[in-house]
Amino acid sequence: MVESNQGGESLLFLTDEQLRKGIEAMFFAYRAFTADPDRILEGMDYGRAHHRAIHFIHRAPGLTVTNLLTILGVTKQSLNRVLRSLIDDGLVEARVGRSDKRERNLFLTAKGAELERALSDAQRARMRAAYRAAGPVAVQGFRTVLEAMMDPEMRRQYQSLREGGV
Amino acid sequence: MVESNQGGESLLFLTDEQLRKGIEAMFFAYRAFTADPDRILEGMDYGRAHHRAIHFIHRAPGLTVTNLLTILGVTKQSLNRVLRSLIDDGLVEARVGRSDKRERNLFLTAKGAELERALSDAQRARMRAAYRAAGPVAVQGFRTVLEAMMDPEMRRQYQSLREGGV
DNA sequence: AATTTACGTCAGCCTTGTTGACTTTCCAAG
DNA sequence: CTTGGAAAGTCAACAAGGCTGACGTAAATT
Repeated sequence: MVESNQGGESLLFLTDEQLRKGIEAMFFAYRAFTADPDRILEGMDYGRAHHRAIHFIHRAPGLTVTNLLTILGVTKQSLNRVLRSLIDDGLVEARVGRSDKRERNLFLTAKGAELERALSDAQRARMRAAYRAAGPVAVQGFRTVLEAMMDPEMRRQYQSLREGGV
Repeated sequence: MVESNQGGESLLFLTDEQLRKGIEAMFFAYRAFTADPDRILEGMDYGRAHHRAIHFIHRAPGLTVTNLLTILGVTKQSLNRVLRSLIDDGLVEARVGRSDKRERNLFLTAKGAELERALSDAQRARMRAAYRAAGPVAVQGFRTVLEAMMDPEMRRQYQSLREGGV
């Protein structure tokens, strides 16, 4: 181990094999990560795209369509299809913007919040189990590496997502 | 810090907020993780599915179609479409099994290996940069948490993927 | 008044997943 | 040696969820 070089900035020796292991870990873990919500969604008319929309509307209530577009990194048309079905089914409410009436502020309805809870309960359960099994030091490292993997703009978005809505 | 409780088995206190941050980190990081290969693939007739097939054939040369099916977790028909185009284009060779002639052992051709290298170079570069920035302790934690997130069967697969082919 | 922005929508396309049905090949057990 | 069943391949049809391009409307901005 290279424990002596704490920062790991210069002398960290990384073989292709080590990196490949990391790549495959991402692949398999992401599959597991999405498996539980996918299971809940299948049978409903919804899919992973609906889950993502619901997640971020819950996360930042009142965010605009353009906000959500940027976060999800998809086209307006693609998001619209998803959003429309959620609005039609009464899971999401789109209120006309208070200051700028062109904007639509998105909120979950009670029904939407209910589905959100079911989905995120499942996903959190897995995450919690993994965190518990791995321990706090590992969790810190997990978050650090994931963050380091993001593009700067994405990382900024990820970090600033706390202020959120309206 | 909860350094005192090394294993983190029982006393680890995890708020929904912490877990949500982890969930979002996975979402954003995975996008970044696939962005580079996706960029290379766009323009060619290939997509992420081709990349995955190429990756695991490179990883375990000589693996059978059924092996690959299990690893990727898709249907035979779905994989076949991808595999056929790779074979037709001369990136993958499917040799009739030596002992069991029903089986096809899959190998990359020189041309296939070349694309594999381009794709994994890009992906490894990002992974390497993230690892370097995060440091060895974080990397260890990253791998530990990802592994803990997998289902037992998947984890077994992930770990035993070293023996691989033929 | 003209332009730009935010949003919605129609139409069409692609990739990648799915099911179901069917054939061929071929190993292995009866 | 025959036959049952596994492994593989293929056809057809479909769905989700990406994409582009074009167009319309309302509201804000210049």
